[in-house]
Amino acid sequence: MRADDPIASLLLNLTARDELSDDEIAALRRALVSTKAVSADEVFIHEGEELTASTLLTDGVVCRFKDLRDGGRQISALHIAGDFVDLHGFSLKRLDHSLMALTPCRVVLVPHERLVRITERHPHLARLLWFLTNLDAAMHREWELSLGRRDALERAAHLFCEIGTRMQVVGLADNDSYNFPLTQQEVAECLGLTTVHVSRTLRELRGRELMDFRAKRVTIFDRKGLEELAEFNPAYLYIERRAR
Amino acid sequence: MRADDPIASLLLNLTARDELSDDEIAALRRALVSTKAVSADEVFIHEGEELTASTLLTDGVVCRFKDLRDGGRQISALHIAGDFVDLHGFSLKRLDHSLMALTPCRVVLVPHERLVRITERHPHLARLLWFLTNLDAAMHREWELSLGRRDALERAAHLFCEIGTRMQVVGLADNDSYNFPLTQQEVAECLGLTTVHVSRTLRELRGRELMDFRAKRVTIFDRKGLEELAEFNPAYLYIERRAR
DNA sequence: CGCAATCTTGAATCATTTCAACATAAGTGG
DNA sequence: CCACTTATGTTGAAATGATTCAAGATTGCG
Repeated sequence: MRADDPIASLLLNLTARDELSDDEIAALRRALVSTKAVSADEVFIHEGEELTASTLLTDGVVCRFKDLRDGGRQISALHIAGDFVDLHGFSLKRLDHSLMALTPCRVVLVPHERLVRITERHPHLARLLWFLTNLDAAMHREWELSLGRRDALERAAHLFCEIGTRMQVVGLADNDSYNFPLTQQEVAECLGLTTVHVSRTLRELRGRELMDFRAKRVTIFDRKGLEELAEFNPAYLYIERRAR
Repeated sequence: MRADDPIASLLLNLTARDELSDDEIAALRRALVSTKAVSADEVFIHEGEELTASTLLTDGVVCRFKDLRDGGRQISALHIAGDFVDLHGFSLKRLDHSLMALTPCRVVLVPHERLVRITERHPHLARLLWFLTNLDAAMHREWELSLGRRDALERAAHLFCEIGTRMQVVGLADNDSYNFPLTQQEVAECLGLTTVHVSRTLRELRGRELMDFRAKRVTIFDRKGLEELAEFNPAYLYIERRAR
């Protein structure tokens, strides 16, 4: 669990991409209204539901997902502390997917009217929030590449590289391990695979001495090799401080 | 080829989602600087390249794509007239993918400094542009669902439903047919399949009397059946006029 | 008209799924 | 704290959807 400042992780995310003035940080702080706990496995926003606030995740893991009538489910994004899970809901007004907590979570709400205020009074801060939604889209594109063109092993390796890198940005991972409290079922729903095949794929990653994922924790033995296998290039995560 | 107003299609896209004031339309118009022709198969923006303007497509078809070292290529989005193909480049400053014209195209450039102006002086218009990038992300998510969980037939059917609907919004399709000038190779790169399998899949769609795609044109025989097969629900395209 | 690009088809192969059984871990109540 | 129960993970064997390879047909372009 992270220090009491609810925007600490968000600030790590933002300052890894651009500079923020004290005034902007204050405006961001003023935009928050309430803190809420969400329990594991709770679907706290349903596809299509009308939204009036956006949700900043401060602790835990959340996923965006869509269901198919045959019971198939695709997770389209994973979120960790410091991510806005539905900032796009600000202009979309309802979502095309649901949001579920994969672990017990803490979130902070930001009413849309306060975001309107930010777009009116803090254009640069507004652009940074816009950037965050563009970053989400960049991750979606990389997942499209994985789902469309990488095989199971590469796909899994890529996911663990991405999450590791994102965790490092917000101080939740060291160079070779991090907590990743998902079941293999949930990993399968991210990767477009079956649980059974995820199990075999993880065994293969272990067998090749690249990494291990067990007991909700990822341990990377050979980061270079893992990234090489996945063709992982963190450029799509835009971890560069520059004017935006 | 569309009427001479370079933002005609864009306005159709926007007014299908919200109201625009005359003042905002004028501001949009003032943001445009130059018109450019792009020839078919030209990669006109390369992954990683520094950007100083965004590109509005006024005629033709463009794709976003990423290559893998083994020669595999994934198209992560298709764009038609009225789409900003790299509006996200405004805050990202460089792209995580390349852009290629799939047909001869016409585009209009909007320098980033003029977009900054819009964020400073026209917050509502800025939110609408932000909306457009969120809409892109929504389409990416739907493609993730297709790539991860739909089989070849469903995936193809879904793509043709989506493009048909988007074409209708900008007046480029009637209810049961539209021009779709892609090769099967390019369709395969959208769907995460091989060319060979796309050929077989199209044969199956034809055999089931759902649709036909040949000679760069899509003809839909049974829209209901096609949408049913694809589990197509246009909600993710947000075709609803409301304050954003 | 002729050549190159695109599309089609069949047969063999391969990656992933399905099904089914079992093993292990985790959570709950006595 | 153990016993029970359910959730999660593992393995093998058979089935399947998609790929690969190779050849031929069709279309479109210069």
